[in-house]
Amino acid sequence: MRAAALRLFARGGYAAVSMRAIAAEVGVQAGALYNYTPDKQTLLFELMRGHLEDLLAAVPETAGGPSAQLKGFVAFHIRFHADRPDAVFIAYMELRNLTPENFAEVERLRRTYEDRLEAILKAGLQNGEFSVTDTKIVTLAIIAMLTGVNTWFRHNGRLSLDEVVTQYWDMVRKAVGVAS
Amino acid sequence: MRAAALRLFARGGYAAVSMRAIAAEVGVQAGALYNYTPDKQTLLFELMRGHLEDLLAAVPETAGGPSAQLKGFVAFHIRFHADRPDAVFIAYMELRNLTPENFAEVERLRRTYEDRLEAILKAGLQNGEFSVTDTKIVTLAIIAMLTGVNTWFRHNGRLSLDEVVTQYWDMVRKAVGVAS
DNA sequence: TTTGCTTTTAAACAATTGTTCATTAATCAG
DNA sequence: CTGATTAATGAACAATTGTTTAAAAGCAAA
Repeated sequence: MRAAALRLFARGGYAAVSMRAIAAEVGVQAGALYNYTPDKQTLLFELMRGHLEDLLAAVPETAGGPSAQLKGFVAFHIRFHADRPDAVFIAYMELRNLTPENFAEVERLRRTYEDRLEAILKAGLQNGEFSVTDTKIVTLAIIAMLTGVNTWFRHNGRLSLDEVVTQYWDMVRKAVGVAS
Repeated sequence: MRAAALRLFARGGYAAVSMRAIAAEVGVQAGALYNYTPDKQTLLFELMRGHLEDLLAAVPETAGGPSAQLKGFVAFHIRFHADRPDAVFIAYMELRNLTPENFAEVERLRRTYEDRLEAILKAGLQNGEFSVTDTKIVTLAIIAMLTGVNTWFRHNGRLSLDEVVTQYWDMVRKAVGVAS
């Protein structure tokens, strides 16, 4: 059910996808879904929370200095997101369909992830390896840039993931002032 | 009506906002809206097309070399988008609610805008002012990064638009290899 | 005020929504 | 096989959806 809902929500949007449509995708009647979720809202919330918890569990605690950590973060982010485009899409496209409490929880998880990147930037700033003026802005700029890959990247496209990672690391590296 | 629809679509999403809700915001009955739009889909499409046409009409043909043009583009993009968050939000959040023909038209307009940036990058590459390996990727990366400002920027926030523009220009400048 | 035109209303329409529930079917332990 | 538990069905529910339409209201020109 989760898989079907994820796919359909990503394709059509939470509000436009009915419980009956999800049930049909599973091959079951609508009523049966309520054995697995109390309601549609919870189904959406758990997809988003699950995705963000997976993300937080997977983000590496790379060893080494800030530059190596940043490089690891860039590669991880691009690869992790490229592997689950539907979940990524939902997790920041359907925020407005969450109840206030559910929204707050999702926001908390997202900020936790952002803090991981900002910690690297702060370390590199203290360290002298990076040259940035505002770690918060650079954090958000990098994440927006990296997540943007999902809007155009296709596994059968012109570029391999390796090449994409290389190019984005090059941009990030230069943006924070690290020589090659 | 457009203004009401824009605001409500941005807040709740196209599918979740009823014609009756838009009518109520205008202070009128639902049927009256059909004197101004043939249907809900066209209303959405015209909001998106209008926004993108405004964007294309406003993007500057800055004089000067590629570096100056790029700086002008960055400043323009951030300011233009910060001024109309609802339209920006809708224009890439509701793409999936467009009919195929309407989607194609919106995509065409968006690509036209992207091409403006890529032309600057190509000129700077030919010129030797920029050092990038793939202008297409850098184009998309820059636009994603700049548009991301809209997710956090508030006019009453910690930073002024001037400061935001300065900081993003600094990142873009370094990413394409231009000395300060 | 009367005429003619445009706009708005209020009701109606068939379809669809999320969710519930009694009944039926499937599964499984002993 | 028996009995008990779990899961799925199919119908029902009140509410809401986009859209249409006949009637009412509003309004400018004569």
